[in-house]
Amino acid sequence: MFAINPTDPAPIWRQIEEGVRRMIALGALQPGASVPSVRDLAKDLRVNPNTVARAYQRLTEGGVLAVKRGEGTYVADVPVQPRKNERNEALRDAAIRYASTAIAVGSELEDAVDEVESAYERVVREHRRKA
Amino acid sequence: MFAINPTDPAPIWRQIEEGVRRMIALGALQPGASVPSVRDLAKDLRVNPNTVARAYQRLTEGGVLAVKRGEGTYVADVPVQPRKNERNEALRDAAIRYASTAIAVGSELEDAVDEVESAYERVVREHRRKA
DNA sequence: CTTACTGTATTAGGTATCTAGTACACGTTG
DNA sequence: CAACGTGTACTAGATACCTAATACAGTAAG
Repeated sequence: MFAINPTDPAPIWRQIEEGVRRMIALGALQPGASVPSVRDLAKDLRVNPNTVARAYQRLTEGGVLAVKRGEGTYVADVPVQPRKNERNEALRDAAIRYASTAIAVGSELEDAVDEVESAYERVVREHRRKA
Repeated sequence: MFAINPTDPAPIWRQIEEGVRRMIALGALQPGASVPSVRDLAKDLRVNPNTVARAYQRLTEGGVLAVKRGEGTYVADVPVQPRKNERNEALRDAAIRYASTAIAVGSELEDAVDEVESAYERVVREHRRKA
């Protein structure tokens, strides 16, 4: 599926939420496909089931996942993507954080851009491999 | 000086630490220059003095700042920049995080890169303005 | 010396997060 | 029917971080 980064200050449930969104965006999870059960994914990620449940719950509220009670959780038939405004806002926020750390460690813009391109391709490839 | 982002999951002391490193990297803080006192910066950032003290302490241990006890804190005569290895590692880590969120919100690589270039210039300009 | 300002240290409390354990309602499968 | 696997809910504990309030040692300026 994907990995959890313990050194990432972001809450684990948010990392899971973003990970699922990422796999859907890349097509590794198709609409209607079933996602691992709360307990299975928790065991896989070495994480508490409650933490996974929280992520699934948020994704369900957001229309990304659909729950069939007693049966399982599935990718929604029409998974909701963030609106253009929200998307741009989130992206710009992340970009500022990235640029800030790049400058803080003394990197030039070119290096920062190269590193992003490389990382982007790597993440895509990693997900394709497990699709 | 710079701003604290309460929505950023990163601890405040780390944001301060990075902010100081950023200003030094951009030349807004020259070697030997004095940095605001713990209490002043805390008041400016609307933050507890202990939090600023923690950031200053880490920067001092890292050789970025130098303390003259009872007098104040100054930028070290030869501010230490992260080694190439550490720099690349930190940058790559940040790049992965950024690329991951970019993909999660459904952005293409080109958009992600554009946003980084824009953010980089904006951060530089912002610091130059206050130098 | 007295006052005021430095950085530093200590203690306490509040909040958010993660973990752990248990329980319940629902659906499928035997 | 019984057994099992779903998501969900609840309580309790541990940890990390931020805040708050003091106190102390060193330096500079009056």
